[in-house]
Amino acid sequence: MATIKDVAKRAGVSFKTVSRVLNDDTAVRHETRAKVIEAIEALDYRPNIMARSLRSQRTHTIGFISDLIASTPYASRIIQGAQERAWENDYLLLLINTGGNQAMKQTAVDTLLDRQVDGIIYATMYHREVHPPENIREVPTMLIDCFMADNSLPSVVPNEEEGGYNATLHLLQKGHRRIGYICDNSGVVATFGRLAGYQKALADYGIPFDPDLTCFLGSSISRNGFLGAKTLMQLENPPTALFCFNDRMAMGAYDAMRSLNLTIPDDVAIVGFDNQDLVAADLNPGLTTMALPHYEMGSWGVDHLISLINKAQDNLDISEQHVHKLLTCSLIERASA
Amino acid sequence: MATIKDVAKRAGVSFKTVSRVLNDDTAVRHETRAKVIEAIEALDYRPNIMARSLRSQRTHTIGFISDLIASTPYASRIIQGAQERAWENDYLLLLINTGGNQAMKQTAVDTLLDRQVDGIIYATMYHREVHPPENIREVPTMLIDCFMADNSLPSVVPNEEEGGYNATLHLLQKGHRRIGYICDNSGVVATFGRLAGYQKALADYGIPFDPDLTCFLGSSISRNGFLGAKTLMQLENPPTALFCFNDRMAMGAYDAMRSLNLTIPDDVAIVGFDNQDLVAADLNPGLTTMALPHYEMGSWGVDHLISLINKAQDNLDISEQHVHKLLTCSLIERASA
DNA sequence: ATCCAAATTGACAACGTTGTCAATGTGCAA
DNA sequence: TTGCACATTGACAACGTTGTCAATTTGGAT
Repeated sequence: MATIKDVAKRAGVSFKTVSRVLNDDTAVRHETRAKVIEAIEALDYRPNIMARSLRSQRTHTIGFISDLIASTPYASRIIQGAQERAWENDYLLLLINTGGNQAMKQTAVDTLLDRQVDGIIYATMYHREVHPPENIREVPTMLIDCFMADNSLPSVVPNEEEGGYNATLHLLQKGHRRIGYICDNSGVVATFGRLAGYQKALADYGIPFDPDLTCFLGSSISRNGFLGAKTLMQLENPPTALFCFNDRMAMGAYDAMRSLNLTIPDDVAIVGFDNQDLVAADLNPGLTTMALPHYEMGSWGVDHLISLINKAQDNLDISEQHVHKLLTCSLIERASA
Repeated sequence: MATIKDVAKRAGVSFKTVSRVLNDDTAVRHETRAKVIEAIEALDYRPNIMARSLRSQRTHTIGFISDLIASTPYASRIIQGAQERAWENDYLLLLINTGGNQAMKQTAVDTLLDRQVDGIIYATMYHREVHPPENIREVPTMLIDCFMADNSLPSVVPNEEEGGYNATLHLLQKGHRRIGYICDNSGVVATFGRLAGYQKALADYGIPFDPDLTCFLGSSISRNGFLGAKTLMQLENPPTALFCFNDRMAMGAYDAMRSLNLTIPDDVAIVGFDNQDLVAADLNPGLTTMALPHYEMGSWGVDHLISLINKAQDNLDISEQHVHKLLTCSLIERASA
């Protein structure tokens, strides 16, 4: 592999001049620059990033810590969004998956600090509160799809309440007035946020909240969606529409409707949440659902992180940046509502 | 951040001695080592990886190039498998997603070479032939879930034929003798491999291959599964079991059975392919399906890559290692067969 | 031709580590 | 006590780049 000195020798200049050309320093005569560029191309020279960052103290690398990369498939879009935005800014992602193990999180942060990353993304695969290792603060850090209770690290998460609001609003606008909400009771942030949005939308339409129309069941698997939907539809005065906590539960609700011989969307409208690629579109009829802004959280998070890195580089204080950004979920309209 | 010289000063030794301690060099007196270790801990010293690899020419980093990380969700398990095995061997993954763009692939390889990665993983999100940029050969490289026609780069892929064979075998063992095969005709490797396995299993049971029982339709979406299943079940002598190219098509087949008032698995058994997390388990009844060895390809690939890296380091010839490893798909038994 | 400021270029240190080799210390045999 | 082999330690170069600052060249005004 050719080095900067090889290029210098071939171009007949000092290696510092080559360095100037490489760094777009204007203080190089036009013809000198041409000679250098010729030599660079002739030797297929590429700067050694190790050596460069040893001196400049910037690695142009962002550490990406995730808990369970493969557990909720669509969430890999966070990584995609992060990687693409990083790439646009000449950064690369160094990936560590902790599998949710606490000791592993600490080691992950240590390892990334060892590698002199310029910043760290700490992402979870569903929206929740986290307690990252303290020394993560040694470099600019951004939480994605998670947050600290005291907001002492900047974070970006989906706007669950707005999502629940818009999902319900969609049903209200279609004329529905008795709308059920089927969710898990695992106590995750999303459950309550979406519930609050649901209640707010009803209130805005002057509809009193009827506790009988919401049901909380265990975890958000299709079986519980099935049970919940069945329960609600067998009420004396059943709802005409169902808002399901997520697409899996909606999938169960589809089964329930079939077992009750009810047609979607004619007898009952259904709205899900997550826009889980290979579920929502492939159900029959296609499921109308709210898409979580995974890709957007990834790219927004990296954008913000890079601005923090640049500020830190200029010795500006970044400790006061208690950003907690909420990103909008978008309605994907299909045939179920 | 403390450097090796700070540690040396505090321990009252030369920085070279500290270097020895860090590298487990035995040529250090016991008590000297103790002093050094005390100093390292007192200063919370961590070696600077940049400086280290500048000298040693090894970065302990593996570049991971993927085409469409988020398009087929379950495939993020390749990344997970790769990352975990890399981690166990003190390697980290530098991630680049090309989005299937050809120019981007070239830039990705260039960028990784610039970063002095010790090796490269080139992964695709479905099993197919690839033509990676030629200069990828400058470092040890491993293809995952893809291959070169001339096998001039080592690769690891799923054993599609064996998978098709075992899926069919499962149905045969359940007593089925008329088994349909529903697949896409997009011409991907998997289509033909699974078909070959299907035919081989039939042949092993002495059942002649009946072309009427296979149908090829467009892409592998649920709609086509629906159409295919309906067509096959309306034959004069319909099959008693269906082998579906993937879980999405199986999902469509479920719909077809419902529309024909047929019960799964009593009237017809169904086996899918992919074990797509949030589909297969959540269907009703649960879908029996073949799981692709994504995680295993990731970890096997990294394992093999690291052995190549070590050989290259010792200047052993690795160009002759035309490995093309086939990994077994495993049957996930649920209720549909 | 001469001078001066600005433009251009180069010499050398520095980044934090490892590699090489020489210098010093140690313990045991003579 | 001396000598020698071996263990231990240190001085210094090297890795390939950027940063600092001084040296040299250039071009225009005199």
